[in-house]
Amino acid sequence: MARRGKKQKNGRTALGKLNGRSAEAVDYGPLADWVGFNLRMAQAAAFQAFSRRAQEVGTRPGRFATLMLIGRNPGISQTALSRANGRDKSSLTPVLNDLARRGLIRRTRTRADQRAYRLSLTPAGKSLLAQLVRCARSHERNLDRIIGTREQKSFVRILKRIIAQAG
Amino acid sequence: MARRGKKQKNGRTALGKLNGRSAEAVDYGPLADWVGFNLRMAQAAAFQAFSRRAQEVGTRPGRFATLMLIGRNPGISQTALSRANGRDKSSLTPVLNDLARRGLIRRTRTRADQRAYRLSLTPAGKSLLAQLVRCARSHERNLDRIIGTREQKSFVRILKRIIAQAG
DNA sequence: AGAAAACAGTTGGATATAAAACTAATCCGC
DNA sequence: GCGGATTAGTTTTATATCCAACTGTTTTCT
Repeated sequence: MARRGKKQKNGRTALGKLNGRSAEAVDYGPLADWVGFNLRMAQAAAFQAFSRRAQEVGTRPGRFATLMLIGRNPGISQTALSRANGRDKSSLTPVLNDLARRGLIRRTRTRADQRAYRLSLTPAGKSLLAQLVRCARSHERNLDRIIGTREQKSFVRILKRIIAQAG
Repeated sequence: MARRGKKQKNGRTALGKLNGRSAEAVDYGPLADWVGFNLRMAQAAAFQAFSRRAQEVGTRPGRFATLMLIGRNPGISQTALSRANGRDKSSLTPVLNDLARRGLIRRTRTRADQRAYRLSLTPAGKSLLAQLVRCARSHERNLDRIIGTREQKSFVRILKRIIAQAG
């Protein structure tokens, strides 16, 4: 049987009391070394870790990128924002409604194009963003420590290649 | 302005017609090089790419890991499966209901523990899994090509470290 | 100019997911 | 063995997300 005979290359398999085979490691099969699966698990882990930090500031991680992109690109439209953020524009509607309701962003209509909003941060939005940036920086330091300074650059470069080419 | 003056290190910024600054690249600010953000975007890209392939076989990518883990660990409980899969056990209920309804998995009760199910694949489930493995292999080959054979191993090793330590 | 196409944003329907409360079964400590 | 704590799974509630359809606006083509 593959599971017993083969030395576990993956020291990270979750332990768990499986029914009838207590406290034995789960066999991940080929998943153990597939990029897609590990990418999903790593993203979930990092997301959760940041979630905890962001919660202390009173926001969710999904909102952070949104605020940052608006802050950096005042006047951006919702559609451009959704593309930059890698989400569907329809996902943004409730998020922006909420951010606007809480006084963190402004949505102004242009005379030039009556369809589009121009998004920008209010002072409160800027201040929240600044707090989140502090959270994010310490989160990033932690990730950099895990990754290792030497490999960090090439790791991010690979992620960017995947973003650009896998879609 | 940071955006104009600074040479874009990131060749991958999304282009988009921003309102009032047509066809200009979005400024990602510090997001551009943060691990967390790139991890999220890369995961989304890879997920979407695999989604398309899996769709041809008639399943969704979330189901794939579930089937693989059951196939590799027949008799596993739902809770152990949810841990291995990195999702909450409550998320699994509707998924397993659906897989069972479609005749892909079996849920048997144990005399030993009347609370737990023991999950296993039916022949139909095994056959679907085999098809999905073929999809996944070609998906993986594509990712490996993007990552580069030389760096692939260390990339996955880093992901595993993040999974183990960032949670 | 007028019609067709493209576009910005919203809405509605669907799925995926988490967290907390709940039910039923089992285990543990005495 | 009894009663509280733990565990397995489900239900409920709430978000986040996608896609397709829709409304109103602008652009393009002729």
